[in-house]
Amino acid sequence: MSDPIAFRIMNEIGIIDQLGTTLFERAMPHDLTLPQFIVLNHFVRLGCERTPVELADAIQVTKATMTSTLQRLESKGFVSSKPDPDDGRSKRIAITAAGREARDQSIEAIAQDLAAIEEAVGRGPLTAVLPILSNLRNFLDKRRGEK
Amino acid sequence: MSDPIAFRIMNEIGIIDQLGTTLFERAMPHDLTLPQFIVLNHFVRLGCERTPVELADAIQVTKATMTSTLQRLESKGFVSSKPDPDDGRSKRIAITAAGREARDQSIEAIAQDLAAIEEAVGRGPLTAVLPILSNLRNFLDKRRGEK
DNA sequence: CTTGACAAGTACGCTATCTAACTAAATAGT
DNA sequence: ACTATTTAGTTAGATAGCGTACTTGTCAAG
Repeated sequence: MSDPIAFRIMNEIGIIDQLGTTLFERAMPHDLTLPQFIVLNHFVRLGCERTPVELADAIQVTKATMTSTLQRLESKGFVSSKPDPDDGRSKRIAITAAGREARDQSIEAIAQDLAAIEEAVGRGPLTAVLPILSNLRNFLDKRRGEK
Repeated sequence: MSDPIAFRIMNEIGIIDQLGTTLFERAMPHDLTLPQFIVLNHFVRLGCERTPVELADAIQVTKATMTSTLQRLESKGFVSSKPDPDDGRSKRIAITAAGREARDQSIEAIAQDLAAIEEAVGRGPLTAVLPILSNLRNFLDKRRGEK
């Protein structure tokens, strides 16, 4: 009668993703969307330049999707792009000072929401859940390539 | 240095949702998308007629989103729609026989994927995670209305 | 070399999602 | 009763995501 456990998990995850994305985007400055913020955040954490394909792999979207997100970020002046000197097909993307600032402002804007989540759900449960979710993500990622 | 625990959780959840959706949709018949399937599944589990707003609330999307999903389902012949006799603004949506069949086929199509997830992550961990995720979803849902 | 396979990036078409604005109907308040 | 508010549903405009197909450049094999 009741759905399989994996189905219920995926169901909850889908809803959480949707609600969380909406919540965060409402708080973010510069009309930054979550994917745009994630790209900026990735740059700050990893530093240095990246190619679109590298970014796409890191963030688990297709390169076509990354093209579109980078175009929007560039039009906002938050990333810069130049041709790769060693490979005529490729590009090198870097975050700009404005991008760094927008990222910092975003971090601050969602900090309260994140703290509220921690408060509501509890640090312990969240910490317990994380490795299991990582596990699930790894499995799905492998499965994506295989099939 | 490292991101807050809640941020990492939301990050994993976003990726899992994306990968899972893609995985399921590749397996589903009739070009059914995941949201379309979820609506059909809801009908089978809950039976009887529903209004678009009821469906939107149950599935946690806006009524505008539900309008579009229902239009696609109706064009595929998987749901039917008639005006509410008691309320001139409203509609009553019902699943059709073809819709029921498409839902059953979809269940079967994703069963292997679901089983593989259970196998890979383990029933125990999944069962442990579910209530915590429900908790998180409830919190986000409340927060959505408030702010 | 030249050719053929592969990789990087872009463009297009589709669905989903949101918000905001709108129409039409029901309901509450005076 | 009449008006004001709320509710149901749709539409429009924006972004994100996928897959497919295409262009261009790289690289290996003959």
